[in-house]
Amino acid sequence: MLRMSSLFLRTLRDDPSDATVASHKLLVRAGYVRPIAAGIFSWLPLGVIALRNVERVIREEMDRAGFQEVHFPALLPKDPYEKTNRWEEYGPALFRLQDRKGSDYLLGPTHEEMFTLMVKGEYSSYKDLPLTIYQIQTKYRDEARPRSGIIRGREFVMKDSYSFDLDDAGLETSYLKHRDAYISTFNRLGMKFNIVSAMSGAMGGSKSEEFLAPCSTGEDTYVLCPKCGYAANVEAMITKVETRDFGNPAAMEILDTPNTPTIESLVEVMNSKYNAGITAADTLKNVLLMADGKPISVLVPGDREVDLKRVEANLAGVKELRLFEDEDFAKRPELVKGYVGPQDAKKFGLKLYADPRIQVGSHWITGANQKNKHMRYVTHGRDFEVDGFIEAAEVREGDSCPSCATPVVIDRAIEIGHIFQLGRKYAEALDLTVLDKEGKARVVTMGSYGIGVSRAVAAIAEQSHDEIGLIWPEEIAPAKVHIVATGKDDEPFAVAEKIALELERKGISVMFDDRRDSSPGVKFKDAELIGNPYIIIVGKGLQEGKVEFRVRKTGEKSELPIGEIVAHVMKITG
RNA sequence: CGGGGCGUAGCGUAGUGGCUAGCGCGCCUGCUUUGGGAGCAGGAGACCGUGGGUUCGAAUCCCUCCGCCCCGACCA
Repeated sequence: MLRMSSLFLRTLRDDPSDATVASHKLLVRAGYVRPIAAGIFSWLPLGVIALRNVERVIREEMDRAGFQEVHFPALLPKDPYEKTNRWEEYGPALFRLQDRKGSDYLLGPTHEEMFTLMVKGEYSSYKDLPLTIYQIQTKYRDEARPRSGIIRGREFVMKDSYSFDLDDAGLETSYLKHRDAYISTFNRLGMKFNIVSAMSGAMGGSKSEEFLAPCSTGEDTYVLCPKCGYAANVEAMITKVETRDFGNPAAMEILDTPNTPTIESLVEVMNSKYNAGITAADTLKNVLLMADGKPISVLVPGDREVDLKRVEANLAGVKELRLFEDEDFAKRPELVKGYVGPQDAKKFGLKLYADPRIQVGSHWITGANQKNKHMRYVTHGRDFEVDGFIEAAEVREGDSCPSCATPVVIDRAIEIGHIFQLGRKYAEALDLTVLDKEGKARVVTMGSYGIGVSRAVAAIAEQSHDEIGLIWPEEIAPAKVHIVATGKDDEPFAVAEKIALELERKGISVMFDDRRDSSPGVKFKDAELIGNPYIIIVGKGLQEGKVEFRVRKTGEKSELPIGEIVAHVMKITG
């Protein structure tokens, strides 16, 4: 039983000044966590209980699925990460350190290498597969900018699992098993979530889905189809293009368009000077980018911006992508800023990538590669060819769902889980093979599955709170029932204690506010702030032999005879 | 890393060149109070982020460094 009279807890009346999101404010105010450094927190007793509860649910679901728990060090030698090239690739986000001998170490940001090596060390036969193992571990990433309190920290608790299979079919099965386990996990955690298709990002690999907890303060943007349920991270959203017959456009024609370096000014001149009756969507925007030091041009309709994240996610193998800057233009005088067109790309030795909306046969008004001049009827397939189609344009609310063409909605969310089919990248790099039936060595294929554990605590807080405090789901709350005794006589405290003990005997966790020197107001405020799902108040109702029962989430109140309260709680908590 | 903001007691803050750095919450002591962050009285707690400079005098002005937050770049 958590007794408030001795609980190591101090709630705060004011929000901490440096917190902006609800989870951060409330977790600090209610005494769950305390800040230590940017993106680094200490957990107080209530926080530890909530965190352990999340871990417990995850463990139970992992174990139920037949996965086995292991544990790695957080402090790791450099060598395995050199073999997979991540010592370099991970860049400045990797916490690096040296021991007294000057050997390089790192604080694990993720443990693919260690899992792979562990399996390599123990197993060598196809008969040992499939296998899925997991750990719950503190991870370290030196984020460029930690933010939003617990949501994006530099130290955080993560559950990560890895599956090992002989072939792709096995991987698919392991993947789906994990997917199911995640669905039950997040359901038990009382979270609202969407499963969206995603890019696998820096880890490499192919098929990938994210579990997103919708929430206005989330930092991920995703699209959702209200009709068919299609959901995707904006980076992974597939453009739906209706095929059209563009007829036979006239030959390219060069036009004088003075002072039209922007789409807006171009549309204005085209309409006033040439009476063209066009909109920005009829123009072709040529956005010049530097991809790993090489210039490329990305084509999107003039009414859309290029989404660099989408481009990067869809351009295989590119590590660094940035917009052209003035000095880049200075080095390539043939590329006239504001007047670039695709028709001379071959001559300029420029790679062209087109958004799917730039269909073959479509014709456009675009730059003439001369200052103050544009061209029209510039036709894809006739006047220029592209090196490939990529998802490049920004996604907008109302864009067509790729599977059913319904206008999609856009929402924000916190990423709480990510599952993906890693494939053989790490197994190859670290030479993880098993012998197959024929006695031949085969590289194992892997899946990788993560849940942000500490982040989930914050995400739940984000999704479930009100103006006065936290509202925990039963599985996560520090206690299921919060009992408040009020008054200066001993009686309410004795009655409350009796109820508390009886509930505990029945397996219901209890937080008991047995403080004799606090006023009722303080106790009520604290109970609401701390956010346990049910509150029992033992006080003035005693005269009629009653106690008050409240549901934190709904605010619903009822008076019950003392003798019935335990049964009532048992009924409600199921 | 670029842009912006901010560092005064455990928390929230006032103080922009001049007396002993003020207030609220919290904390301690006593009395009163006990169904919505109680009242009265007394008290403890601050090298005003750090180092340097300007000045008769610096929390206050200038510079350095450190730290924190926000936007962006980046990232589960």
